[in-house]
Amino acid sequence: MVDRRPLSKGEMEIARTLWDIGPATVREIHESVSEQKSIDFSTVQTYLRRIESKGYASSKLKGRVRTYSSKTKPGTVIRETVDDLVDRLFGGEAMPLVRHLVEDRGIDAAELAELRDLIDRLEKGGKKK
Amino acid sequence: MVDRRPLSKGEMEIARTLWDIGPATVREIHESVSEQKSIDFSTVQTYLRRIESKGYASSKLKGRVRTYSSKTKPGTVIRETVDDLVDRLFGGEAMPLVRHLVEDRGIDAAELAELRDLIDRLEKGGKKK
DNA sequence: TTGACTCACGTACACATGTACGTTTAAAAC
DNA sequence: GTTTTAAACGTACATGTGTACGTGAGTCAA
Repeated sequence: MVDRRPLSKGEMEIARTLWDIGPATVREIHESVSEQKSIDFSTVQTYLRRIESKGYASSKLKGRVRTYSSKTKPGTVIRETVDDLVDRLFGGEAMPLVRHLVEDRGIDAAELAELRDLIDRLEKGGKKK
Repeated sequence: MVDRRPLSKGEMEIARTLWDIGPATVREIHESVSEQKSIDFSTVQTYLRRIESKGYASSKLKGRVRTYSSKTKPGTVIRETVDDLVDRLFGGEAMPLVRHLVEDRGIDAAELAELRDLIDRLEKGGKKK
């Protein structure tokens, strides 16, 4: 456990993009994020620097361009983040959050079916931790 | 839509306690939170002040003691927070988060059953938004 | 070879956050 | 009545965060 300092919300967004599009240059990340929201190139650059300094990514200069690669698996970071949220917002209980997501957020028919399968599997398999 | 500034993680934790135990004095909140983690009385006091200044709670001096009451429903704040998380960490898709929670966090048998019922109801009812 | 571009990199800066101390004041205990 | 106790309230302060500018150095077009 390296016990990195956690990513902030903004950093998280950039990190997610890095996971999504794989090793990428600042420009590529910036372009990808820009599809969603307006953000300055330099801001993305700063975020990436911080993400690296926190140990979540590494980078290498290829010629004149710096390319960033993620060093952590999304799953790990997601788990830490969600755990934290569940602790703080729900006192450690995951179910209220699940209930909220399933009820109020867009979970479509196909996904509901998938979820049902998942439940079946879990009930059959018992704990598989 | 009042468009309050969002609560920070630390503030959230105190706000949740306020929701849990209802209108309460600083001391009561502090005691409740202290069961979970070590935190200074003054720190809780500061958080409550900030929570109020952000418009999530109100307070009144009764004698020499200030009592805080929540002004917002947990559901609202939770929705905003979770929406934000889903956006930033999952690009807006709720399902990956649900999957993660159901698979990796402790959802016990009774809760799985409840979840199945919930799915049934949603599938039957169609969108009830 | 001279601009025009485009990066990386250092730096900045206001505001947010986590954490708490000191001072004042009022109530409770003695 | 005087001491002790416990609040509120103002204040503080190091770090974190969001956001970006300026500078200097390669790169490409003219």
